[in-house]
Amino acid sequence: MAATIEDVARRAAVSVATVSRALRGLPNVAPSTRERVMTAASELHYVADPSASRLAGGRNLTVGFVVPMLGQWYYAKLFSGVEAVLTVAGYDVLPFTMSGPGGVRRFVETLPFRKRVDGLIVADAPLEPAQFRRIEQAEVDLVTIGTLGQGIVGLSVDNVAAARLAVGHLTGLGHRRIAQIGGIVDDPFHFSVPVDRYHGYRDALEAAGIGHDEELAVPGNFSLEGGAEAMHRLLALDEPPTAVFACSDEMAIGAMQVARDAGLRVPEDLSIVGIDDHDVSEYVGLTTIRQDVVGQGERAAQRLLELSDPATSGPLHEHLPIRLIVRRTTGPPPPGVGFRW
Amino acid sequence: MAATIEDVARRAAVSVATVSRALRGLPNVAPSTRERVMTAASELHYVADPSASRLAGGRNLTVGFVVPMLGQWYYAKLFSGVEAVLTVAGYDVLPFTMSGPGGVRRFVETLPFRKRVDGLIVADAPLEPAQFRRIEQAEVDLVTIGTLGQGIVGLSVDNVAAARLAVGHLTGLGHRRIAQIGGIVDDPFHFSVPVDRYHGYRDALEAAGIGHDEELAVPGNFSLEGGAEAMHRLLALDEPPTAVFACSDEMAIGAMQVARDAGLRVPEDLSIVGIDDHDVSEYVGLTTIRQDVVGQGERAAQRLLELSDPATSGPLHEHLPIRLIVRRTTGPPPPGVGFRW
DNA sequence: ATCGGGGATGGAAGCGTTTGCAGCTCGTGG
DNA sequence: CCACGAGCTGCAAACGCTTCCATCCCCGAT
Repeated sequence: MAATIEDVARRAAVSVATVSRALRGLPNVAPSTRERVMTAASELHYVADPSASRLAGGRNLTVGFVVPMLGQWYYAKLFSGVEAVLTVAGYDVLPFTMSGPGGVRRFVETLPFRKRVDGLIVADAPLEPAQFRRIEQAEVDLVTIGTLGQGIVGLSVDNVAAARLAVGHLTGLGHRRIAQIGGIVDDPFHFSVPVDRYHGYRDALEAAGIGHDEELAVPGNFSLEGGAEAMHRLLALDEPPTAVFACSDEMAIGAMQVARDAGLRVPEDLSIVGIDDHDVSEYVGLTTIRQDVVGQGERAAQRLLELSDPATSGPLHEHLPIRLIVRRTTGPPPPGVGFRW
Repeated sequence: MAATIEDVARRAAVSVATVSRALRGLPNVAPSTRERVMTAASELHYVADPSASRLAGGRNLTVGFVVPMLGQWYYAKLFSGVEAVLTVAGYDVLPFTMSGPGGVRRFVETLPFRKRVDGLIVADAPLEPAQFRRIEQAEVDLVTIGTLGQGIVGLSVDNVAAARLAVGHLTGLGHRRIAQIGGIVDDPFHFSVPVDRYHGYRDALEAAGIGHDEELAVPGNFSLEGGAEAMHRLLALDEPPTAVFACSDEMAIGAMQVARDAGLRVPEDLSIVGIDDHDVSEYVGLTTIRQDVVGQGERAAQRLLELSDPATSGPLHEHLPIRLIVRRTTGPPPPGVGFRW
């Protein structure tokens, strides 16, 4: 049987109250007493029971991390960032996955985190304002990543700018027929990441004086397969693009492979740019817009910790830096196709 | 304020004991009563406080998932498998990361999961038997993945066979000078995955009547960068290999890029085979040994659940299937280099 | 009709902490 | 020399649930 606070108290010849105070570093404990208690505790390998602490103290020392799924690169990286800072702060991090059909709705209806976390970091959840309200009613601190909520602390890269940067790179190289993979999704909610990237794409086209062709914007599901599928559709077009802007590196890689299988050379025949700077992107030479995903996780965790400290107060929404990394998948359009105005 | 069991009891006009029984589906509750309780509970949006449940009932309903890190593909996938089955079984999954210097030791010394989880799934932890014992003393069920513990339920692919399969593929193509990236690591513990793969590599060489050259076995850290670095070392050799067997697809991809940057054609000048079948491997055409990582996570979770059910009992150690997937990074050695006996 | 027994319910004792409050012991200023 | 406050410490009441045990009711068997 594991030692309880009472065992420690007995061994140190003090009351349980004093043990509790001594071990948690509260004031009003004589140094000699504290020492004695700490010794006793470590001799017994004592660790406070988190359930009992929580029940008595009201704090869970746990934060929930809500994501669509954890198997994908982006969310796994995010998680490492979140976990790194929260762990040293003494918190456990409990992931909640909203995958599967009706995942979001189920999540909002059951609020599975209730009574078990002090705070929540929500990444890319396509939540309606009303759903955000319900979550807040569960009395948790809340920080969002990616898709931001009105009146809720959140951080994100500037997705419009990121898309503009990527597509601007393409237009700068002379491309006029530029596709987008993974922009607007048929999402009933305002899942802002793809939407914003779509707008940035449109912006950049417009800035370059290029008309928009609706058939060049195809969904991609933010997965390798999705990117591949999207590329197939694009190649089947009467007038295929000379460049594609994929909203994630994984889609870009999927698309790239399909293009090459179809006999296209990248970048000579087709340019491709992604977003993320996935770990492998450097190794496949993918031009991309880099964002510091781990850093985003860390920052989100910090913001969450700050929420319980009334002294600090940052801006409600925070934007993180992005950067164009030019590698070997982008170049000028094939001759005779590009500059034909 | 969130509703407590007492609120529900009052509203349903029964005692808290009955509410507890009714809500948990215990027998000896009249159907009509149960119905009344359930109605009251849902009207109040009642959810039992997990801390209180645990304290009173002794079960945490959460399992810990111990990994070196979570940002890497393999562990992220493993996690999705684990999480998928444990979530439907009503368990929370709490990840513990052992990264950083002294991570393992710190973990074993503090046993941060104590009193917090009912069970533990430990993946690839380089633990000494004594350390395993300490963990077991914390009164948790235990299942290991990858690196197995003596007398502890665990599952893994047959790493010796996997390596043999990969290297056998290479020797079958005619390669005689075959390097290994990421075999034995300078690990004070018996971290069996790399060790086993090293033995498989040696086996296959021997089976093909090829002598072993120690300088062809280089570490790789199981990362993209590590693979790249390893390849640099191999290319600097007086007599570089015509094929490399990388112990993970990420190392393979890192190596492949370095080789190509050095002007080598893959597979014409250099063949590369990995292990894992990483998501992107299909898209970079990497020949590899496939293992079902998500499936391993799922299976581990099932085994853990079975541990609390004395009726079931499988073998202590379980091996999962592997399969050679031939794609476009392996081929016969360049003429004049291969069959020169 | 009476008794026995099983199913349904309630009472209440924990589970291991935290924390408000009270009490005790000094040292210091009046 | 006494009173008083500051600093330590202990007592005991929560916290919200589970579960053992006792109680009650109703029905069939004798």
